[in-house]
Amino acid sequence: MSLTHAPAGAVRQGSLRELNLALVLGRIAAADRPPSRADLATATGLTRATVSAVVEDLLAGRLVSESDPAPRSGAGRPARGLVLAEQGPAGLGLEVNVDYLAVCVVDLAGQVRHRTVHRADLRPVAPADALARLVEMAGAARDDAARHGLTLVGAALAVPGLVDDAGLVRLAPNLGWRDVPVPALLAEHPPLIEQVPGVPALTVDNEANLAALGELHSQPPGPSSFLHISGEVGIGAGIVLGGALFRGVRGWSGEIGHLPVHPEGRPCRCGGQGCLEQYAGQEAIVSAAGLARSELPADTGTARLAELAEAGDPDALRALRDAGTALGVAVAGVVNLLDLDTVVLGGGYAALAPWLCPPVLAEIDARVLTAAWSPVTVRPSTLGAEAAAVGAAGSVARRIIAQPAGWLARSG
Amino acid sequence: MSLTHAPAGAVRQGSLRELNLALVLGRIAAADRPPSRADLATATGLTRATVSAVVEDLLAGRLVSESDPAPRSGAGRPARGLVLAEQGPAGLGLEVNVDYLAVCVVDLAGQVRHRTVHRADLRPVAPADALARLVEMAGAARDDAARHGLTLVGAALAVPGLVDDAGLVRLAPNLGWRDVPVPALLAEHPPLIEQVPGVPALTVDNEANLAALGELHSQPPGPSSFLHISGEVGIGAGIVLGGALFRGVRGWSGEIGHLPVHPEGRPCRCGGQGCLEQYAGQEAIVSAAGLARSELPADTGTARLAELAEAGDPDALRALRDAGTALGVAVAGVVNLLDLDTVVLGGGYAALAPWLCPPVLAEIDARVLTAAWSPVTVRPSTLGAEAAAVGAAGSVARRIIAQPAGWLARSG
DNA sequence: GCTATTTGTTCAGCGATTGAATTATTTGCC
DNA sequence: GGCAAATAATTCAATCGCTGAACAAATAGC
Repeated sequence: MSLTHAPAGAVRQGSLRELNLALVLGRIAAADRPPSRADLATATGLTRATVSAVVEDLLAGRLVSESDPAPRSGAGRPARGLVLAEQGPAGLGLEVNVDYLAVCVVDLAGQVRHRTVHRADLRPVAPADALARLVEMAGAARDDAARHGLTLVGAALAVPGLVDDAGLVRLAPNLGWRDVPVPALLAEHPPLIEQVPGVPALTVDNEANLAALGELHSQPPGPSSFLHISGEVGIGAGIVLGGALFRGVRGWSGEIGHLPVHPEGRPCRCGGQGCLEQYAGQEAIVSAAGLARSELPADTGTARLAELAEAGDPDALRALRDAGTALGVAVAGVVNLLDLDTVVLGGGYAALAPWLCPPVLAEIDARVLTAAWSPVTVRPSTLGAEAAAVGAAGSVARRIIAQPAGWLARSG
Repeated sequence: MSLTHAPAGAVRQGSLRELNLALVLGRIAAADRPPSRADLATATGLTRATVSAVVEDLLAGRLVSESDPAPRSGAGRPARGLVLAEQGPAGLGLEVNVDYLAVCVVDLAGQVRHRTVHRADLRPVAPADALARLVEMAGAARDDAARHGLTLVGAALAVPGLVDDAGLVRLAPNLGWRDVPVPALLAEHPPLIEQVPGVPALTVDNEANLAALGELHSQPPGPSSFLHISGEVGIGAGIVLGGALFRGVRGWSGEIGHLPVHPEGRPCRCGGQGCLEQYAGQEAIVSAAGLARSELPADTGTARLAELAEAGDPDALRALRDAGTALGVAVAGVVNLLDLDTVVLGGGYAALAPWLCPPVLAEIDARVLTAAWSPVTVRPSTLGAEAAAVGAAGSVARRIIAQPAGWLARSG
């Protein structure tokens, strides 16, 4: 029912090739087995002649390579399969979180080719110092990537907070950051990436958004819509609509943690009352389970909770059930509003999913008008920790696939 | 921050012209004064030669016409202004609601060229009979449109209920409809519209969605995002994201009436508890204001309420304040989630906006994390009643502007 | 009446797609 | 083993639509 969206600007003669390059490359990326030129022709509707010309460009630019002939049946000249190049452009993913720094490199195919995590409590560290450590890790990642024939063409940084269009971190409460000009701070270090037209050198984005992108890319491509909830100290959500991340007017969507679930309930640090975070945030669950918050390091709350629940501890089970119910109330509202068919529990929630899913589903069944006609799936995230870093790197790689012309112009 | 979306399919030689036709026509539609060919060239980035060729096609197809030379200053050959044709394709909008049938015709420029409303209680009327009456009204509208040189190229029907992709009305509770196959029922009547490639003869959609589209088209074009809330017996919302209506995975988005605002509160007919509808629906407000529901005809509830509030009736004022607070809690959640900057109160809420807006804004200010940085506007709808019918007709007209190639192919 | 200025059109050139013909390579059958 | 059928990929003249520059049209100002 959606109108076809035309490219924003003028469609010039050369745009034609640009668009078809993206179309063919996207098909190769989306295919579950290496397609032949003939497969691509039938899939895209282009003629075989055009596909051949386009593929030639892609091969020359080292974005795809020919694979061994796939096993076939029947007569005829065997096809040559096309796969995304293992060597070529790659994305750099960076993540600053409360208790770790993460760096990773993802190639065109979405494979994580490098990953480094540095565990440390970042709250007492000044933003500039934290970023300096990250740059150091990124330098090693760049060298490692180069050894594998990968060229970093862009970086994306995940931050647990609100980021504006210019990359300014307005507020990252749990990190203690406020108005941190990340691009300016990173510009002081020598550049690690090779600039490519059409690919921003650095984007800064909310951790929940990028984790949702990671989840999106870990699935078979398509216009899927889901809600990815990152349950950390705060609760953030990434909203994927029709295969694209929805960022909101100013890029501040997904603040699901402050959905009111008990409007006259506990006061929240946001100034409101009865926000979801007060009932399903990590601290709320931990304290409801009777665990003294102070005796636990920053990140072990969920691990300990999962242990206790596994062992059948009644307090932990009750705390998780109550949190799941609160979460379910919020999620039911979101599903009623956006008509999503899938909810993914990520971040700290992933490990707690066995206990959170049932009450969440119960609330959805009770409250969602359309649940009777079409069920809603609630499942844990497939990515582990540092999902945001992987999503960040993947978003850069995806950009090359969506706009290969820039890279091809570079490698001339 | 959003990736450029390429057209879904293959980009063939002819697509180039199709896309540029849409680009130029869209610019003409979006301009606030008749642009010249030269204006269009600079605005779109195309050369003047190309724009001339494209405009020639549009003129030949009677989608635009040349207007009197606009008053200009300075030297040079005077420009010839281009405006959307007053004669040519138009959209037919249909609406079945609880207490009226409405039909209207909207031209390319978005002007309502014909409007008929037939007030009657539709609840006891069989769906087939209601649609038959609507077709009769539409026939008169078609004849009237033809007298003005307008050709109906598509119809859209607004229904207060859930509609699936095939146009089947799954459930329209307040109308008493269930599983009504609207396209099949309408197919029994002689066709009123002239089929045009790329424009569906009939689409059926939720009333709240189409009202939101009407609101969108009544504004200067652009990537606006807002929430349009239709407060009738039920409460529905149309969600416009980036200038496009968001329909959800199955087209059932916008069920804001069943957002939980008091999770352990009053039971709702949806099976849930404490839904917004139980606190801010028309029946809830009317009964909270002490008005016996039975003594009022279906549609006069809000009018009577506005009268009483205007006169300072304390019960009515209290009822509206409480409803506004409940509405504000739900809206605050939505704004936190989607980062919208505008909320439009439509339907029955439009008349009550003076009393609803303050408490809604108060809840937003208290609960929305980012409200401090960028304010959220809450305003009544600019369209009157039957906004859904106007939005329905406008959605057809917009389709011609977004995809003019189909119409041009027809008129050969 | 002349010049500067802006609008709109004409036209050769060119890039990209197309469709048919051609070449390449394998399977299956006699 | 040889040949026909089948499928894959390339080659090439034709065509479509955009580009850029030159040119014609129409007006204001001096």
